[in-house]
Amino acid sequence: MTDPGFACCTPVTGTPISPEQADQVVPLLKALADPVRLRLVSLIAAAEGGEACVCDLNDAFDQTQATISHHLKVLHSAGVLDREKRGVWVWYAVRPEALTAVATLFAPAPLAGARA
Amino acid sequence: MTDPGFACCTPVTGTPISPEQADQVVPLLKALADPVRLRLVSLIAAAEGGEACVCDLNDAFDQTQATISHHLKVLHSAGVLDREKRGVWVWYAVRPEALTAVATLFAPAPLAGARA
DNA sequence: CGCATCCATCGACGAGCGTCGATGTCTGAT
DNA sequence: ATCAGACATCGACGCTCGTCGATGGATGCG
Repeated sequence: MTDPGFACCTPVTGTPISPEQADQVVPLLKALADPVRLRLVSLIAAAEGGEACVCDLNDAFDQTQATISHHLKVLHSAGVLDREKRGVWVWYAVRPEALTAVATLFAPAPLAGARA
Repeated sequence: MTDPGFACCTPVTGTPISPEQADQVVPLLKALADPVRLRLVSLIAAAEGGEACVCDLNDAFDQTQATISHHLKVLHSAGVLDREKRGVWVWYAVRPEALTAVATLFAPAPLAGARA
């Protein structure tokens, strides 16, 4: 997984999406549809250089280290986060394409006219 | 519910969102993070006038009428869909603000500079 | 070597979700 | 009044998900 190719650039408005397209994007939405994971993404995206160490992330939540690790795994599997090991520490970084894909999905329709 | 006021216009990038903000937006994301519901939204948004009759929607899915009705209720409760009864039929319409809120959430950061 | 730290994985539990068949509630026509 | 159709609601089922404690590598230090 962690495939960079999302069901990119097909606004949900304008043209009805196919069941296949839906099944392709939904995992990405499911990954983001959790308060802890959404905060994780936000924390990492807003951090220096768009990346953060797990050691720092753990302190920002009340949940167990195991739970945070689980959520990071979910986000990584969905292609939202990149994972890089540096010595003892692990750093996660946000994939902008993932967030952009969602933003594009729900962006206002292209106003029609460019579509054949 | 069906409150029009979403946790609007606060990109997840740039500044880390608060737990309260997360809890506020997550229901909206959860509502959209289902293949059937996503297709429902897309079908309605892409229909004539941005609205569609339940009778037509039922035919577009393999699921039971009860299931479709349930999903429509979820979307309505999340503030994604508006509901209007016309005689025997019920019409649902998409609330553009709901989709825009999500699009804004995951839009690229304001490029920094406007932030204090 | 032994040991401490960081992180992932495992197994288990309870809660929530998607789905269904059956039933209820309206509306409009006969 | 009776009936048929359009949606909503109810109760139940299985499955997934979020969470935890405990355990298992991996890395670096003394």
